[in-house]
Amino acid sequence: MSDNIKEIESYSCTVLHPEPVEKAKSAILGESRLAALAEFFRLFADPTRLSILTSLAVTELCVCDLSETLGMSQSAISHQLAGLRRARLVKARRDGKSMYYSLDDEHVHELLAIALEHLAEEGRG
Amino acid sequence: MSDNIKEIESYSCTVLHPEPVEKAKSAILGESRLAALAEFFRLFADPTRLSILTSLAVTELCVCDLSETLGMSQSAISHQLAGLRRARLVKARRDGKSMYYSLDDEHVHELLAIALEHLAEEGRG
DNA sequence: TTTATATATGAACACATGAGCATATAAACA
DNA sequence: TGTTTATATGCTCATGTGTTCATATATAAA
Repeated sequence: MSDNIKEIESYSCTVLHPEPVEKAKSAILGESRLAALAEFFRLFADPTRLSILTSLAVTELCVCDLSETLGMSQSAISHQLAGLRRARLVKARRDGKSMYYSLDDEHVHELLAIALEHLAEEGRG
Repeated sequence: MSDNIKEIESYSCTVLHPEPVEKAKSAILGESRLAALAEFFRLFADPTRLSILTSLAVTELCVCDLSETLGMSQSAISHQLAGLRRARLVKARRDGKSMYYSLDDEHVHELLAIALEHLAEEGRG
């Protein structure tokens, strides 16, 4: 049979819509931008990091403040801060032995607000 | 020594800032809201799901359209769509044998726009 | 009813990720 | 100098997550 050639190729069905598919393909981001975007959102996808962000949204805090605020180990906080700093979501300044962290992005407030709005709506349906 | 009591408690340093900590504590979300928020952002933290969302942002598509658009298996797409649907980020309508998916949330555009803006700024420093 | 097509879903596996432990670095102080 | 304090980081382990494979469901057509 000639269809063994089709079987080698990836999945396809008979109701493909060529025009929408072309439109959609052009809307897909490049691999590196896509990865960066996913990585960015991943930082918001964890209760610990979210708590750090909402805390820093109201005031500057040192690592031990955050540790106390979240009730978590200094190590856990530091690890998460490192990730947030790499993504430039937070910035740090040293004062003596302490490192003081604060938000480095105005977008954080907006993102959290939009997400909470969605969750509020989701509750209703 | 009397400090064995302190050792049982969680980590603490001597430079705690009580007022900021109190302020920050009151800014922390409740456990269930926090988990819901993290779960919401997690859906954006994956290249496959992001591609699905950016695709559906421009046009309605059936599962096999998405499979073709992303170059991924129908099963992988269906699994991800199930998650997106649970969070009410996308909605589905059936037409014959096909299921047509589209965005179910205006916020998606905003979220993506803000994130891309951040990444653009991040590039500069 | 039987067959084909489109999508959904359970199980399994490989990989990523967060937290804790131990330890390293950095700064203030004796 | 050596000591103490505050933070950073490598390593490891338990858990979570995405994909594939196999199969189930749903609709349409023969």
